Amino acid sequence: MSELASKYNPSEVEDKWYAYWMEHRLFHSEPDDREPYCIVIPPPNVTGVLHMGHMLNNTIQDILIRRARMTGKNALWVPGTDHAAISTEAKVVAKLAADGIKKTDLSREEFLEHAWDWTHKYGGIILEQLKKLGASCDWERTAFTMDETRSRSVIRVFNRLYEKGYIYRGVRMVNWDPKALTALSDEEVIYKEEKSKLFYLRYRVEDDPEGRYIVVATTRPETILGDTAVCVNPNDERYTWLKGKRVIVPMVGRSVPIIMDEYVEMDFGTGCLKVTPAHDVNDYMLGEKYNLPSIDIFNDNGTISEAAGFYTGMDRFDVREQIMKDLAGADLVEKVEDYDNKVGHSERTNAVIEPKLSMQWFVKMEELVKPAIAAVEEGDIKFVPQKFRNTYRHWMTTIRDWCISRQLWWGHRIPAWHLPQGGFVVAENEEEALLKAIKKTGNPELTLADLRQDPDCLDTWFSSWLWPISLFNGILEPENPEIKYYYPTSDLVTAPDIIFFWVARMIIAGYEFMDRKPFSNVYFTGIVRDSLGRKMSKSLGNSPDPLDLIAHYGADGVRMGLMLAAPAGNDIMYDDSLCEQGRNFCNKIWNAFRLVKGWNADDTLPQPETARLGLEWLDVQLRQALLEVDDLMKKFRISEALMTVFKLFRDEFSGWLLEVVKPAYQQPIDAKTLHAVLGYFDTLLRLLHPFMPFITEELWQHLAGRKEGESIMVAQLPVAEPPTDADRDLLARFETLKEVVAGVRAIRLKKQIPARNPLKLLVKGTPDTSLDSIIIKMAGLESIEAAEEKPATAMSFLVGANEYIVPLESNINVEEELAKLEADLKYQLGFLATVEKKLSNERFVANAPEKVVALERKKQSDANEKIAAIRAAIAALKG
RNA sequence: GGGCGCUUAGCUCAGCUGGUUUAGAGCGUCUGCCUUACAAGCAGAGGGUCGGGGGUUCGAAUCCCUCAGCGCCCACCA
Repeated sequence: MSELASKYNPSEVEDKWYAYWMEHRLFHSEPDDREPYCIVIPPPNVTGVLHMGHMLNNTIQDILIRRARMTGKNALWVPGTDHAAISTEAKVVAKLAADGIKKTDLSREEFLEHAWDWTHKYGGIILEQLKKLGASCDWERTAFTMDETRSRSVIRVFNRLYEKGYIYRGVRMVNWDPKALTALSDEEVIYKEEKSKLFYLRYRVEDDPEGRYIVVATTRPETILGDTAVCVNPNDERYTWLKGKRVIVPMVGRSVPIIMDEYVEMDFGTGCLKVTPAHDVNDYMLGEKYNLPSIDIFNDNGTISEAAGFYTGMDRFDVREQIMKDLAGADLVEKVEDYDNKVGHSERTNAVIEPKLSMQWFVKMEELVKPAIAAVEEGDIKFVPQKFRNTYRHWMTTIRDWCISRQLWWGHRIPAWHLPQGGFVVAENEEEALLKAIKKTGNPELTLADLRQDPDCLDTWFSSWLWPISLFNGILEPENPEIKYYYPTSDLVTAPDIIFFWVARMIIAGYEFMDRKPFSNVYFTGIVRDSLGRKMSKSLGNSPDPLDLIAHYGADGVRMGLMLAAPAGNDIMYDDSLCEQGRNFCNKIWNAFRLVKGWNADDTLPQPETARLGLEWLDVQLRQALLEVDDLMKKFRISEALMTVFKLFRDEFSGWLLEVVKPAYQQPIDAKTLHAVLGYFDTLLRLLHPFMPFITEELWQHLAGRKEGESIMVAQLPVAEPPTDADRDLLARFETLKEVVAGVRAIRLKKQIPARNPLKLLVKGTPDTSLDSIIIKMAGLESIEAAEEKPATAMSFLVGANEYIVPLESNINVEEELAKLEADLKYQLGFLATVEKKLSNERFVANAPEKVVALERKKQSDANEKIAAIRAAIAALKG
């Protein structure tokens, strides 16, 4: 190994080890006697590509999974993709359009053929990309929300819910996406603040001799085409005279009634509200209440319909401009004001949503939600960070019925068959549907040709809400050994923006279909932002390509970079310098390995005292770190856990231990020490492996003769003994040692004394001498001796109440030395004052716990000792 | 309009069931080193009184009130 390059080259090892892991099926899990640990991947869009959010999310999952695998669990991470109904259909439509094919020219079957082609061509790219990151998913189990098992599960569940009376069909006001030409659920609508205008329009009062008119404010003047009333508040004295009258819709010329309802806010606009029951949710409610006609003025694609009577075929936004010109021309506009408005947009297509009345399928949520609310409230399912409990509770308790039908072809087709004479049956397949239809109609002559399957598809989330169950075929075969072993899964790692879409609904499904929670913990990651705090997005162009990053910094470097920046639940401010830090750390590990591997063992050499003490100390450090990492990981504080390991490796192991045991140049090392060092290196690699899988495998394989098939992936982490009092004492003595060494080094730096020039160190006081041999080695000393007096030319520093003195040849700067000591003295006196203030406070001594008071007394005596030492030093210097 | 959260070194954050030497980390900064594992490195140093104000307490970054700023979620004022 002596020919190892001085820099770690990730590209040379990553693919090799990934292939090795795959070849030996190390990611694969099957039920056995061990405790299971299972994560199901949040399925990315089947035709999506990897972005920084996926990188963050999947790195976390991989760390959890790999750690579980190394701590005795049977770990399984199930991958898969989501068919992403709307967005995939949109992509396919766009692709066809580019080829000059219109969706409307194709049959459903033809379209689906194109969609499947597209899926096979681009599907799964994202999973291949995840492999570059090192994701240890059990690829043998890769699933798709529209594969056979998952599809049948969806249909089964639809039937079950229908039979329970939880699924119904009805005409409701829904969110219509005129671009995707489908209804959306409430959650798929994103409201955005927009600068718009508030138009004040004149509605003449019908048959009014005085020619009076009222003014109505609206942001959507085009909808006057669908006005069927004007509403005022009955308590509004300005308008009591309108009671029972009718007004003329401007330009349209239609006479509509004045209705009175307290829904209208008197102080908004003019206090008059135009009512368009077909195109506004509230107006719809008013329409129902007052039995108003409803005029649908829009076609599905957002153009004006025949029913509107004007502007037929024009786009809704063009009409807005045109109608304002026409109204102004007819002197029907009172005024126009600027207005900040919230406008609903489609989550997938970004099209402005049109409220639209239509026939859709819904899931009744009221009952379903109950156990799911309790699960999180009672802590059966834990959210990290906890604050999302509130968000969840609020949504769940104000939930409305779920619109699950989508006017798409790409997805799970609703398993309902309409009967010739009206009505429908719900079944799992055509044959069953026919039987049910015959039974329902009493007509044995019915054939399949008489039935017409509902054309709509189901919301994508109606399949992904089953994910933790359907992945183990728990819907179709609830008693199979896999679902019994892996369900409920352990942890879910996902982004908070899908807490309603996905997380909440999985919990609902878990209790409804399995009668148990789907997972125990949900870790919500943050959003990846750039260093300016902006959300990473394609349009801003501020999102790096993850594969480029991996190529540049190595997968381990990128993983570490991401993790360093990701405290639990906080957004992460991504910056390339983080990956650089990760890469640099890989290099550090690499070089520590080169050093150790370059040592030659000599088993005739006795183990030096320094090495024995150093190893003893490292052992405590390591055990302490193991316990700490364990604790942090349990709390999902991954960033801090990684930092703990990072510091352990870089500072304690590389910076101190390796330097302590390092033999003189080209000298052999004693076998006992080398053996111990290699053992600790092995453990450190294991501890690092979940975070940085590739470099740790590479080095671990080199560390000792490994057999084919062995892997650090499945090596186990040691269970650490908690530190004893003696251990803690050793750590404290070593910390003192570090201070002494740093003190000497500071003097070297100040006096420009090269490290190879040995120095003498004198000590005044009562120092611990048990680690002197290490101090001598690390500070480059020739000896440490007790001293009564300080030589005239010497520099000194204090550690505790002991003064350490380095005699020097040349004169020292007395002024500077004095200034330093005076500053130190001032600090100590200030500190002592705060302590004594407390101790002189009778109420403190009386009320504070004994332990605290004792501690203060200890501080006091320590400070006094120190002050005495500093004063002595000052006196000596002044001589 | 409701609800939640945040404000601690230049940056990103930890500390917050009040007391563990007058606040910690990583990065950045400054100084000195190419010391034969590593300059993608090593050694050393400086830097904040914990957003403002008030209160509770023997004692507050940690609890309460209030003001200010920032962010997120929810909501049918056209």
